[in-house]
Amino acid sequence: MVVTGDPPPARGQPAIQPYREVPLRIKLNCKSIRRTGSPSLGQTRPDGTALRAAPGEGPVGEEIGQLRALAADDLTCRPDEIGVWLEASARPAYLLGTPIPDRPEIADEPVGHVPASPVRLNRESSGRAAPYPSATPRTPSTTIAWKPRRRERTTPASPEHINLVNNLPDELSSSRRSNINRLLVYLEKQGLLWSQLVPAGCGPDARLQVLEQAVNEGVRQNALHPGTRAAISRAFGLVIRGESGQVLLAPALQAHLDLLMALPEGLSQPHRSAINRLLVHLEEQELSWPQLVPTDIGGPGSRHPALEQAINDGIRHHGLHPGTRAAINRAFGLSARGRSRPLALPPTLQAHIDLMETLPEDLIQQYRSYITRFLVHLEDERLSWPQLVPAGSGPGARPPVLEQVVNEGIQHHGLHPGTKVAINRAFGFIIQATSNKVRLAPTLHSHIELMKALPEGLGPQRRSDINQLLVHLEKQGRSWSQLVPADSGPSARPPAPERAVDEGIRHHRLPSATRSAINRAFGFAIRAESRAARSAVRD
DNA sequence: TCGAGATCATTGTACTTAGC
DNA sequence: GCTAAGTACAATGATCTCGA
Repeated sequence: MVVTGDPPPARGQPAIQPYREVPLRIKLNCKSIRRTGSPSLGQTRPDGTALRAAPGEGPVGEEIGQLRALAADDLTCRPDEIGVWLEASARPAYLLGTPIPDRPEIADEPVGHVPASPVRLNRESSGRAAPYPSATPRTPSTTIAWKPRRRERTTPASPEHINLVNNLPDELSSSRRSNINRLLVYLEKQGLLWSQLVPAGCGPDARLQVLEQAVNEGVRQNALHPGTRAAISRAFGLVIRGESGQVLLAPALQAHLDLLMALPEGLSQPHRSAINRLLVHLEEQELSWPQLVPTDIGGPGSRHPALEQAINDGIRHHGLHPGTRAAINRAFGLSARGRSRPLALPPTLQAHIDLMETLPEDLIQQYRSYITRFLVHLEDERLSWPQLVPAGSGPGARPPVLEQVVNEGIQHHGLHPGTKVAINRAFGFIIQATSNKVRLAPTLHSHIELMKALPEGLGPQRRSDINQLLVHLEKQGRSWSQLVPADSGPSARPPAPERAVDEGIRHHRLPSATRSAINRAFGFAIRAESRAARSAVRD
């Protein structure tokens, strides 16, 4: 197993990554590469023979320099190892960016011994071929655009290449076989051998870069089919990038190809891409779409647990695009859901759509979301908002049916507990939980500021008590500042708040601890009515 | 087809608060 | 003090756009 490219993406990062693990079918062997310190071109081999370019091939020093630069990032093959590697290839013109001259003199030379019968495979890996980068070979325009210049020799002559062809994977399609054949012939025309571009035992990067450039140059010149890159990857598990630097992927299984072909016409390209990547991912996991989804895929909203799990695992652990789930849902009308997040679907009833549009502009998104979920829940239950909320219900209303449905939704159907608050905020209702607990918070600015100004050391229980008192005052149309003189200092005993607190405790179920909470918070000395009365009598 | 960025929507969860 | 409702906010997801 060879890891190429960058590490897997971090969570939330785009799924499209050059990273992949590819089972190499070619046993790499770096021993064929000259080690550091061995002679390079222009120098002398240990046996005394000179290292030089092939006759007539021109200077190669610049090429060597570029090759060394190419290999500079290679961790396994040092740049100065390029010399001997280049020795045999003599003139990789693509490395200089110059056109490769047509060499008709070998185009029609006799074909070497190549078995006509299907080749037998002697693969190291018994596994399925790796996903492959493709040069968009499936795009009809691309495929049609490529035409060989003329009828040329299509089978390699070199024994090494013949052996290579003979050992291509069984499952490699004839078209890819053809691309490989054509590539090998192309290399031979350049005076190159496959083993020179893909030396055994080396990390793939440097060698692949050279191979990559050779292939890309061939494709650019129309000498090679654009699908050659994909064929190489499919046949050998090597990643070859197109000149754009992008690695395109395509599934291999016929069922997946058929699936891609059958995608809705209106499906966006990003969604198509996401599905494409998912299918490739499934193949990487030794899975296939038919294994995960029954033939009868079901109606809109259907869910398929195996598929869902595969998608979610792919997103979470294998770098699939987060939008993969949405793409599948959009394409096939499913309702695949994330591991931790129910699928969000907008309500479909016109009354609900209209209702969403009437929500206050300043309603926070979170509450909008809760209301959306609630309306979808209603539709799931074959209910609608107008059935629950009597016409004309306005601020201060407490529609009993709505309250019941909301509470049931929260308790039994996974609606967010904030749904009640969201509805109350949006419509001014006062629906409450079944426990009759209702969130209290003062609304007067002076009260809000007062709450903020409470001493830091004041405990949450006392804060809550004061909070309730302020809400109680607001309900009665009063405010703290109306009851408490501005100059009330520590140990003060303002009569108005004392009475208000007493009344609240006796008649409005304010906590009896409210008094002490006020005294603790503001340093007052207000007392209970009975004590105050007794004190007044004594005084 | 990919990669990245922007923006908005949605969710999970820790914390706060109220009622018992 | 306990428990559950309510709240706030960061993280994540969905979608679109644009350039390569």
